[in-house]
Amino acid sequence: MITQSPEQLGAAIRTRRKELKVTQKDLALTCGTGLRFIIDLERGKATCQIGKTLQVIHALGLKFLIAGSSAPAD
Amino acid sequence: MITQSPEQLGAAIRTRRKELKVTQKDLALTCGTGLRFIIDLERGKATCQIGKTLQVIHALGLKFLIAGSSAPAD
DNA sequence: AGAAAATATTCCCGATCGGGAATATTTTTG
DNA sequence: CAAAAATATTCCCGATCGGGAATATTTTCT
Repeated sequence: MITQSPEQLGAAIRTRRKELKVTQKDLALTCGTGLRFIIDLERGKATCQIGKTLQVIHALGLKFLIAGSSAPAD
Repeated sequence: MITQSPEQLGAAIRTRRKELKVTQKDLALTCGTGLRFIIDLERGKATCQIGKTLQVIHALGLKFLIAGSSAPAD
């Protein structure tokens, strides 16, 4: 999906987490973050840290894509 | 591109900004952030806020996609 | 080469992130 | 429906984000 806002991002993360039948607590443990961060992130808190956010995204097997850039290949 | 890290994300943002021949200062004005944030973000600082990061991404005409999720259509 | 432009660093400081625990509330399950 | 499970809220507090200005450094342009 195209993500426009922290809220949408949080919703995508929550959706995926539920698909995987993982609790917020488990996800926090997997990512090495606190539960609080996961809750905040899923609710779309705009001030969450991008680094931790990326960790969560990857822990859920999601890919974070930037489109429209011609950056060099990874 | 697939973004794995804040560093890669920052690099993509910087690359795009230069393609558009925009200075960091201008970008900061456009996004309503401070210059400092832009500099930090482009250098891959992991603790930058996701909300401001998304603002920058959109200001640069980039699209930010979460792939692997079956979230409802936007 | 030198000047101008752009970027990076440093400073100050108010606001607040986020870890982790306790607890309240909501959701899920049998 | 009640209990269990999951999520959300609140608390404390050390660490630090980020605005904006000044300044140092690097890059770009002629």
